Amino acid sequence: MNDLPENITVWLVEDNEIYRCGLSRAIESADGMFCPEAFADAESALSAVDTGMIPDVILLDVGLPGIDGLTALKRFAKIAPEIRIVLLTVFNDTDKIFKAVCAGANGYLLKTSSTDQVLNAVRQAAAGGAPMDPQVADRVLTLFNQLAEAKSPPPPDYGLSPREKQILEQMAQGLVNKEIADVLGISPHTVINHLRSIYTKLHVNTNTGAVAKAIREGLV
Amino acid sequence: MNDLPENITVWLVEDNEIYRCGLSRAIESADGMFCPEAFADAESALSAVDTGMIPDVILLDVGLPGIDGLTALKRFAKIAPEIRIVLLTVFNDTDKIFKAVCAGANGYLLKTSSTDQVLNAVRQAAAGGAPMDPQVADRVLTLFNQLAEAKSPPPPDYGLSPREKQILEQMAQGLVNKEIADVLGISPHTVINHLRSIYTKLHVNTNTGAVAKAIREGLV
DNA sequence: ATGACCATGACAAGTTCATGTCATTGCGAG
DNA sequence: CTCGCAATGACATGAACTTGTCATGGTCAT
Repeated sequence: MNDLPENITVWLVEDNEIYRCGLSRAIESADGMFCPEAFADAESALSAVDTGMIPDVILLDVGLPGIDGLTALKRFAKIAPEIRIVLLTVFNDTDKIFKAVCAGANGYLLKTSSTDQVLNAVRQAAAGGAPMDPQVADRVLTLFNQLAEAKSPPPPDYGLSPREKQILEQMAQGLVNKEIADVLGISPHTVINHLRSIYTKLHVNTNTGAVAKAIREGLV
Repeated sequence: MNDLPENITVWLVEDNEIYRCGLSRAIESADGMFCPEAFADAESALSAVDTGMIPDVILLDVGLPGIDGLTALKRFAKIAPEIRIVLLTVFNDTDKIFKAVCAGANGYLLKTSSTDQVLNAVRQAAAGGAPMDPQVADRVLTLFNQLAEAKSPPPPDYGLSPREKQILEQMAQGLVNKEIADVLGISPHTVINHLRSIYTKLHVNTNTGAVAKAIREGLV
């Protein structure tokens, strides 16, 4: 990560001419960065990258005509993953943020940001950081939590006894009743009896059904 | 979210006296916020919250003696989830960041931040945003990607034919062979024959084993 | 067009499972 | 102390599953 980034090459991809020109000028007049290209659509920016030109940072509008920003983001990331891509948007929509982050965005600014904020963001992005509007960051953190929790949802309680859970576990390993009996040191008959209770409690009536439910709901 | 937050109550929890006093003074002299409490350890801050005092924002050091910052964070979140908690740390460690975000941090600053940055972070946190150091944000985004991808790992290819996958799917729904035959409009014998191939390809020899493997590995 | 592969169908023998019914032991709550 | 419940064990019957072996028709590539 460059501590003192200088001559950062910045591209703009933004359909609004006024915003594009204003931002371009701001970048040009800022120290340590310049803006040799400013595209009005993703297609031209993508072809420019295809010809081998690679900027350090791309400020990418999400709401573009033609290829939209998120799609463009994925393509950029595929062609030249070393480019730092900061999204610019007026939206503050959780779903869009989620998709953007999944697509590999390196930053997320709102268009309401001040010029200084944008310039700082460019510097941070070029230095390997991910500039994020605090509003957006809050959403990302919330999503992160949900995602982390979704990985281990508290298993529903069917009132299975400990013994029944053991049986279920073994069955989910692919063992047949007799093997389960051996592993647990009990009679096959008893295994069957426990299975009855399990089937009743899980509202299924086949071994496959029980295993499917057990695994899908995280009981084992 | 308050657009113009004023009189933001900020608590400090930080063991280093010099840093604590300096930060406290900076907050006090800033507009729109004050710092009525500055604790040297998490225990006293937690007991203060227990008595019903609730700040808007807590600046929480991660490396505390006694109860460490992350543990304290979880307790604060449990007692008074409306408190915005911004972590302060010298470390920039991916694992720590992951744990912090999972614990519900509302922001993450490095101690190398300037006074202005900290004060801004406080304002942003109070306004519902999540101030994050760009270095940290970059880690979080990377983690986010890994997490999102981990949720849908490409299922291993056992060379199952489309028909075999259908059979497997139905079986994982808990259907018995005859029902599967009816659903797919084929003979039970054919179902059995497909199951043979499935068992062979999946290296199992029971229906439960096949279902378990199918579900666990995301084949269905 | 010949072989490889998939999907289909079948029969038989042996194994395993589901279900109904019953009984014993031990433990904790009322 | 008695009742309920979990855990254990059993028998019998019918249903479902596994495995071995065989066969037909279609598609696709060499």
